[in-house]
Amino acid sequence: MKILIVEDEVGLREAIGSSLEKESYRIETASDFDTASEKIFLYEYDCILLDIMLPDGNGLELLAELKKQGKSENVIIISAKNTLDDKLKGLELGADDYLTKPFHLAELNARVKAVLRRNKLDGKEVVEWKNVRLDLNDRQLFVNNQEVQLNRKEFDILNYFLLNQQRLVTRVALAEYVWGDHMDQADNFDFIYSQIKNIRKKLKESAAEIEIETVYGLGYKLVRI
Amino acid sequence: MKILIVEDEVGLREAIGSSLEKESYRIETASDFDTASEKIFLYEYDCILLDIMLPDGNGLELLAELKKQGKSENVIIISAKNTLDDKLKGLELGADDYLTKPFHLAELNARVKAVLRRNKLDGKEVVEWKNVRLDLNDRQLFVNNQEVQLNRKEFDILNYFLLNQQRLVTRVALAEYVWGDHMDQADNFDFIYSQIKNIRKKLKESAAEIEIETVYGLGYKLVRI
DNA sequence: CTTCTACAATTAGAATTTTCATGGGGTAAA
DNA sequence: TTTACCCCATGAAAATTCTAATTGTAGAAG
Repeated sequence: MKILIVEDEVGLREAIGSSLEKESYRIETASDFDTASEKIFLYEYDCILLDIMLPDGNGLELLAELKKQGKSENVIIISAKNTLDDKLKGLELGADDYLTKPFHLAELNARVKAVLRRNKLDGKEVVEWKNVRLDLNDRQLFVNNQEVQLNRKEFDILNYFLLNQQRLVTRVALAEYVWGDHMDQADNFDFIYSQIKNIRKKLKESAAEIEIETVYGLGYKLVRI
Repeated sequence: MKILIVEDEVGLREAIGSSLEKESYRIETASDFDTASEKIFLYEYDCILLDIMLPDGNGLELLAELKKQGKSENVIIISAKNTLDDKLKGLELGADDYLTKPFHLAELNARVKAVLRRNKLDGKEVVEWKNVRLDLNDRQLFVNNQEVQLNRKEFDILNYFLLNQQRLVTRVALAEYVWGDHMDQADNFDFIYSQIKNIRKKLKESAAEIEIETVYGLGYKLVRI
């Protein structure tokens, strides 16, 4: 579940962010109109928290644009203004919910959860293959419906493999996906070796019907056993 | 799949290039307006990465031209500008996607893949002749739909032969294609002999309907059996 | 036509290099 | 503290190149 927070006030933005991160959503933030519309344009968000009062433009414009693109159902308006006027405009434009400052973070969490539940069928994001299932929401791995403990990197890597099952996965691509692209010198893949080793072990121990095959000189491939 | 990278900044250009090459696309580059429009005019590309800010002309002009020629569907705009204005212009002109610097290479890869998938029937690139099929993506050889294990050099060599089937392939050309051109002393082709031997063996063992014929004093030729 | 000669090409296997796996240890964050 | 993560040393495995002995070829000479 990916959530975008559009809020110019640093303190509030970070407070909301860390609160939602604890619920294990993935958080991105924008502090002004431009970067917000940029991000909205580029990525898919499951929920957008939108502060109406932005320094360089009115949040309602953003909402209008989202509406045009048919992406306005997941928006929760945040505003100091509590005039009925603005509220109505927001809802006319299809915002899902409306929250006035100040508010309790618990309240926000509840609304977010509600929005997500309403729009997706409880926002289940899972990837499955053979007897393994990866739950993207709470970042859990199940083999034969039995949970297998994975740590963060292991999860990310396995996730990437499942996105590219049966296809060649180069170590560079993997590194970029999991570590971000600041692989200073790309000639040291020791950490990948380590992680792969551990994932293989866990897959084997849990009797998963898939395995990570190495393609000598090129990378890896996720195949069924 | 052939991709053109139009980007004036050397570092970025090469980073993108090598990243995409690892995904086994064929890459060409242009660093300025003129060579870019030149190449676009001359060749067909499956995807064009276009930096808006070029030293000798605005990338949007290029895009406009592509639009006129009906070739604008495969363009991904790259830009430092993140103003909505430019973005909209780009999209009006039919660009397929928009990416602002800085970005993760993994992100770019994903977009490219998406564009290719949307426009062509998936990004699978294969070369076939008689009963042999070479999968350029996964670098696999199939004879009669049966996989035959090849190592890197063998694959590259066979690939080159299939690109030049029935035509003479000199050892020098082969060496340049497979080993890069720093063949210090060009009078030692022992490694080629070795590789050719192994490929021949594997082709014969798998009952391929093609074989590598030697042209005495000149090189080789791939012919049907 | 046969033989000779000077290369050209093939081959098996040895030697080397590249690539990968693994366990252990250190460090920093939780 | 524990845990996650990364680094390093070691060795194994695969790929690649090299070596040296053998065989094949074209053309000239007998």
